[in-house]
Amino acid sequence: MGRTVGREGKNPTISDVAELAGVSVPTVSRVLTGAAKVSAAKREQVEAAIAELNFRPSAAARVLVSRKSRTIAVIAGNTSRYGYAETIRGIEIAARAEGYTVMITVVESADEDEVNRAVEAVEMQTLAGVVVLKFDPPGVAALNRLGTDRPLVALSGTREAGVPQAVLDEAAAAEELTAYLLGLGHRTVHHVRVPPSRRVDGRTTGWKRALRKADAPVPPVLDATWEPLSGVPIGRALAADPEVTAVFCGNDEIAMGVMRGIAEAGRRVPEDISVVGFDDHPLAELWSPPLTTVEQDFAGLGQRGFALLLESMNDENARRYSSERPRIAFRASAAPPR
Amino acid sequence: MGRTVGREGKNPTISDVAELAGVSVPTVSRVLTGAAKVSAAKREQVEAAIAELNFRPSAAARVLVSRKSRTIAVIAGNTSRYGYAETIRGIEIAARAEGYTVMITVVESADEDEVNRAVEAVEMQTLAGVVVLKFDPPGVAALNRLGTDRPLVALSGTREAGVPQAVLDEAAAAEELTAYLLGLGHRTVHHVRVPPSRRVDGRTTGWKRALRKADAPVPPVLDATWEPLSGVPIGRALAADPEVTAVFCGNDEIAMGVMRGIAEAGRRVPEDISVVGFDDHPLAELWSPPLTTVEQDFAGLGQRGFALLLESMNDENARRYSSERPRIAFRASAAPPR
DNA sequence: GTGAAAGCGCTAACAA
DNA sequence: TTGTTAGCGCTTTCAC
Repeated sequence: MGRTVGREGKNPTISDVAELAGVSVPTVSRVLTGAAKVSAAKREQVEAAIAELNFRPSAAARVLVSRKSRTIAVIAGNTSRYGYAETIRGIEIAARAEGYTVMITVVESADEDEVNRAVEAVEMQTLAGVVVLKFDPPGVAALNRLGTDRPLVALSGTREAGVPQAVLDEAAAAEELTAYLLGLGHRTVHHVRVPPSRRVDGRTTGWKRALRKADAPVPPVLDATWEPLSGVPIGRALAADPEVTAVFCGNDEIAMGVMRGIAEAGRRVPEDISVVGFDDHPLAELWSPPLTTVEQDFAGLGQRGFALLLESMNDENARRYSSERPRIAFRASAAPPR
Repeated sequence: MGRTVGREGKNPTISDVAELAGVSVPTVSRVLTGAAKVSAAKREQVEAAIAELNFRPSAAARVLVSRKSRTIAVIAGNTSRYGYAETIRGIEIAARAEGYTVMITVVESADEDEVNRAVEAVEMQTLAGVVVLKFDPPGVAALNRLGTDRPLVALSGTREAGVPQAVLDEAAAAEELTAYLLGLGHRTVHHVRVPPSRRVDGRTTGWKRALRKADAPVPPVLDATWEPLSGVPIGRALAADPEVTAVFCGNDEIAMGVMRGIAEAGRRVPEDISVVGFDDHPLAELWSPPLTTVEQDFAGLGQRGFALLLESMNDENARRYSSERPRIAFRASAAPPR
């Protein structure tokens, strides 16, 4: 009595279930996948056996024989920085809702060996598809090396041909934000850039476009790193120049660093200098003064990206592009010049 | 001439490689895994064939037959919030360094169906191991439901028996931080808590311990959500009470919200009220005033967690516990009472 | 050092 | 509706 069916100590397999239920292996498979009809009686026997053995089908075996997988890979240069983390969260939420699992592959640099390692790790897997965060040079490099034999979607800020893509129209938002500052009466707007993914960076492009359209002078671009503190010396330098009355920063963290530098130099935001950022970081609203910035729906970007992937898995003529225009969050860090 | 070896349009398999190289399939396998010796001549032929066909072994087939996998699963209640994102980053870095891939499974709530879904998704996979972020109730619930048949490690702030575990000793750090405030001359320290994972929360425990040891009164605990803005009304309420001179917040984001509330109420930090946080958020140093907080090495926690997992995969008598004491970052948001 | 044979756990194709 | 047969792409015996 009570002897366990199946090999002791091992996970039960589908044939253990079949044996216990008194049916054939394919019938168990039919119950599992729901692909074909099974009589109610047998179905119940099978389900009882599954429950009794606490059976879980082996994903590896399924993938091997069916050549189909419920796993997608996300390739990203980073997983924890705000925009990256939120985008991955959006992908995961959309994927989970459709019963897919997410595998993360980080590409630290655009270094050839590193990119190859990441691409090979992905190509070994049998995957339903791949999403690449084309936010930075490693992401761009990985995308270029990736084979196109499986569904593939890129996520980024600038449109490019080739791979299906979901984007946030950063250039349009940056242009709108810069135009807003000019409209406030500023003669021009200075720009602090975060490390760009390529020669063209949507935020910088939009900024420049707004200045050109307004016939405003285009000051030299200042470069920050991803590190918020890198904005501090830039802010001090900017504060020392009386010509500077408005600054557009490539992201909110840098804007916060720049504001700190301006404060250290004894000048005030927004009374002396207006500062705006990009991304609508969770702390932007809490900052003093609350930061005027661009609401980037990264989680939405991730969700749109997965939707695009899903479409291209099921439909030959799937959409190849999804764009969304971010909105500006008007807060207190920008004001007319005195 | 030029006819491709292998089935057209399909990925090449190991037998295509064997055929092209003029060796048997197992020999190719030996070259791939490096498990057994192969003569230099054959090895070269095989490597040439692999390169020519751009062959990648199928991970699914390998896993099926060898019952070994180079993938680990991470179960987490969240992926994008600071502590979570950094911990996952640490796990991924350590895993990647050892050639492992990370699969993410999010458990949104401690709801039974949701926990079961996540656990089943994990148990279907053939995995080298599982890391659970026991930071919140969903994490705790998932850990409890998870079978113990494969290597498993929990990451959290409070020690418990059972599963091997890496922790940050939050209770000790909280006690030290609270004692520091008392040492500054504050009569007592108020506490704003973030949603706890269980009845016992290390941060709250350490705070209470320090107060008891100093015979200081223990004020009622105030509850915030994970949302930084939830700290604002709490800060206003605290500022209205003249008894309040020092506040210990469950994390930095809440501390920032509380400080904003205090400012809105017209009182100053640290002159009127000292505020300290927990985690050393990237923006804590940039805040005005710079926030005194606890440096939590989440990435290090993740790395230690993976190390524990690796040990328990290879060694029966592996360590079952790794603890680290976070350090306090003394900055300007805490000062003696006036 | 190398190859032949077996089979991992499942689904697909077919026949009944 | 159900069972039989075949085989996914690899690694693992086991001879030689």
